[in-house]
Amino acid sequence: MNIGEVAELSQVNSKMIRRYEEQGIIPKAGRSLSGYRQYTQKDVHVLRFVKRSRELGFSMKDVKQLVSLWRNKNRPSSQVKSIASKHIEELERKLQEIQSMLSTLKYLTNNCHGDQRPDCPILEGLEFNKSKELHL
Amino acid sequence: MNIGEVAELSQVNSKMIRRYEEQGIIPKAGRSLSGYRQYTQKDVHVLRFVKRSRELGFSMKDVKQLVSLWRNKNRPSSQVKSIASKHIEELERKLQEIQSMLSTLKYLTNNCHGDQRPDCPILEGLEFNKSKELHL
DNA sequence: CTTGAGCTTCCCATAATGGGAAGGTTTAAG
DNA sequence: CTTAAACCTTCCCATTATGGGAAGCTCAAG
Repeated sequence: MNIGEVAELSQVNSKMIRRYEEQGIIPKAGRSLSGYRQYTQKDVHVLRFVKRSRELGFSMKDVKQLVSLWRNKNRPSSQVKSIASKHIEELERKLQEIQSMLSTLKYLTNNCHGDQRPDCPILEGLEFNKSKELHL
Repeated sequence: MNIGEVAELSQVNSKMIRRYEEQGIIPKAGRSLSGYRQYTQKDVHVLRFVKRSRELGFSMKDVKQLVSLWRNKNRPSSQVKSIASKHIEELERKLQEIQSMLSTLKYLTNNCHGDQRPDCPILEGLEFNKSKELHL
């Protein structure tokens, strides 16, 4: 099948399919006589794996390794787990960061009248570095 | 003072100070005879405001508006609050996304032996779209 | 044969940060 | 006075992941 069909089936945009091929995340597709990329159901399978990995927030670098491990039937699961664990740590770091931002922002926003008057705790909070106080 | 000193005082990299000037987030600095940018304590103040805003995750577009409102002593606080509220919504969206990823990833990772054996629930989870089941 | 849909490659844009080059300036030391 | 270090200038490039759009070729149907 052509790239359009595989894009539809895998729910991965054809632009992205080409890019993944460039980056060596998926194998280079065969070509028809006229140069069209040719795919099989197997490629759909791989692309779904890639898509799911991206949905879980793995970087392309990670996805590349994951696909490679997925295909290697002799992989040690420790390697997979290591990648996932690092990713979890990274996500937890981001989570904390966002929670911290939210905590400050909500505090400031709750105290802002939000009317015609110019006085605004949000701007004051941005002006002075009160973040530490806010979190006490 | 020169850009290096103001960078030190504001904790904003000089590369970034120039970029912020380009983007109209901070006013164009005056120049010395030889073309060096010249700053005052006031500029440090603005840059700290920018930095703090970035630390709270506001986009440069938002920061530009916030700086503008900050300088306009007749601003309605409603405009500031509106920007902050939208940002809070966006952060909450991201928070949910990350929490959802983490929930799935932790489940998969907890069930992975992480040893020499090749069988791996993480890879299986990426292969089949089990996310919905996982969240039940 | 023409037309439209689908494919190809190549360039550009996004958002924010920063590295590095090539070259001018200032300052301090010799 | 000269020289070298440290600092400044602008300009280009890289990052991460995704996608828009152009120019041109191909395929299928009328």
